[in-house]
Amino acid sequence: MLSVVDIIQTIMFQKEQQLIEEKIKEYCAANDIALADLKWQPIPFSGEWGFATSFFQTAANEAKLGKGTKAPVPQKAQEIAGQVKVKIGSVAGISHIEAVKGYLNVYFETSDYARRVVDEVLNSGMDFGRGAAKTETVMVEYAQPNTHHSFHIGHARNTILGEVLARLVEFAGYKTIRASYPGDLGLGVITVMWMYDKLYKGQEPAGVHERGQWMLKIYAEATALLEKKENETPEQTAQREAYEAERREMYRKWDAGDEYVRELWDVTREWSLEELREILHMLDVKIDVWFYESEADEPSKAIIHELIERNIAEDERATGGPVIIKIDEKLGLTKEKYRTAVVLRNDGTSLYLTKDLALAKEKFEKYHVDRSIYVVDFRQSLHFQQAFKILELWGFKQAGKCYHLSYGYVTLPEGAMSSRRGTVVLFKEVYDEAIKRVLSVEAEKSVDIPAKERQKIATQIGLGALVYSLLSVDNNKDIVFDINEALSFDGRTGPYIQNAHVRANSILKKAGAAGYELQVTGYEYELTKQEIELIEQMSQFPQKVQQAAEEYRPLVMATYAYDLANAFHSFYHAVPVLQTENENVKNARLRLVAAAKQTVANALRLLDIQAPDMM
RNA sequence: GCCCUCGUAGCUCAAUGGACAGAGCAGCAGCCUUCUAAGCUGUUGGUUGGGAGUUCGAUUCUCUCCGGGGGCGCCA
Repeated sequence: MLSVVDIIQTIMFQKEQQLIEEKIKEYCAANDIALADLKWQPIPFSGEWGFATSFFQTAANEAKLGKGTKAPVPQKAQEIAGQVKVKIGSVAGISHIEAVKGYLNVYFETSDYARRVVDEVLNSGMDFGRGAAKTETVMVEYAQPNTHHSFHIGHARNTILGEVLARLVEFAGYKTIRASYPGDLGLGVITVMWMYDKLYKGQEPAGVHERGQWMLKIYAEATALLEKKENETPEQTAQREAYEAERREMYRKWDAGDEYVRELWDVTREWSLEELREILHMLDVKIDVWFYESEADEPSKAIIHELIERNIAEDERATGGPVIIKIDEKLGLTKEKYRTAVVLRNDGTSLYLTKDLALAKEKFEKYHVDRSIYVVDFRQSLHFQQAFKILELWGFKQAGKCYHLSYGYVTLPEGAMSSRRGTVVLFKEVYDEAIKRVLSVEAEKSVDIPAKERQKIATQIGLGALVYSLLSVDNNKDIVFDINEALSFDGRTGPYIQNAHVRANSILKKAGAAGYELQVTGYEYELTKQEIELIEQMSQFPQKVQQAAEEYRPLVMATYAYDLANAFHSFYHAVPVLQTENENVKNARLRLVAAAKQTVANALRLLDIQAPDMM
């Protein structure tokens, strides 16, 4: 992984850094100092830019060898830094060098650095920050809701995390494949079909989302009928058991390929998939490959035979048991860690794990995936640990590059969401509410937005708020969903970042109207601290892309986008652009604003948030 | 019993070996005849759950204890 300094050097100060490194080594060799590896880092913001290294390790080495003065390590480090500073003297392109608290700080020529960063952003445009093309193919699997329910806010977290990760990985330079895996099979699915067939056959609300929400109600109703109650009368018990028998019978018929039940399944399944496709469209998500649980079923059974033959799995069906894999035993572990996994039921039907094995095989063999990322909630950690270990035992070398991006649940203040009980917050409800709230703010604040643009911009801002609120928490943490927090437009939010883009655009638009054109120019004047901080933030973008992609952490980009927007808002407030008298300064600042707008736009794009020109 | 995960300001969260632990919200004090105030500036607030260890240096790594959440052979 590249460090901040690597990136800065890649674009800008490679030569200077190498030269200084050589001088440090020379000095230490000449004076018999046990120099530790030189690790460069950025200087914490001080109004100038540069890179730094510390001499603590070197000082500690010296102390262990009993050399030099007996001063404490920090003091010794400072002494060495001071001596090195003197030895290096002056370097072309470097404004000055300081020895501070055991660190050697090397500062760049400010005007030079500013020009290099702004030129780099404007020359690259939409591609500013894009990583060099890499040879590996990465597949990101996300958006795996069950069909026959409706899409709730928890599914939204999953989908947004997956999509943003895919965008990051792609922009970092990997060939990227987006995969969805809807669960269109199982008892939950059958339960809805049973209730629908029994009570609602022939009915169907108009509207894709209404229909999805209607199915969720049917599911909750069915669950209530099938649930054992306290103090049931004998009649009630008999009724419930009769219902249960009907449901089981429908499941059996589905399995046997009964024409009526399959037709029922096709129709209702398509209703859900239509809603899913509609929501993915709203979120600007374009899935490349659709896997369906129902299609993984058959191939998965065949795999188990191979695993049994190769002595990886053990068939206990003769004695009434299932087919199992004793993972810990195969790995020679004495403590239980991966445990024993069941890979085929006694009756020969497949399980969740069975299907995931078949799916992985297809990903590796048909799609030539080198790295495989699964965006699935944290409750399935053991499942994936088992799946990856089995793939390893099976001989897939890609198993080592399978990664479970586990994330916490979205819960409500009153507790967990439950589709069974119908106590969920639907994505569509929040989406509608978001737009409503933005429209009411627009009515008050954005009188100059044309009526026909309002709805579109409200959608962009509303979604921006929601998406950012789901991305700005590290994935391993649960989110207690509070709609007022999720749809806040103040402070550390999506709209705050979008507003930076709008403000930059507003200046450029005015400049254009006044006849100004962007011209290549230098930064020879005395930069304000706000300009320096803004340029500093922009220069970090390429490195943040790589970090977020390599660590599989959308949060890194979410945090960065806020810091960047924050730097722009401070700049906007403190530094005049169009009001500047000096033409050279005005040109330089206009270029800076254009570069900032571009960087904000690129960051927002990676976060799956739209960048409006006005709001 | 075993495994995973979390514990940081009143609240919601950042920071994974380095310079005074940072933001937002809430609170307090200011800033709109000036490129959009969905904004900016200042300020209050911390024994990073407790203890021990490794290290020149620990919110970060190790051990232990306390507290919350999750998981553990035929649900997905």
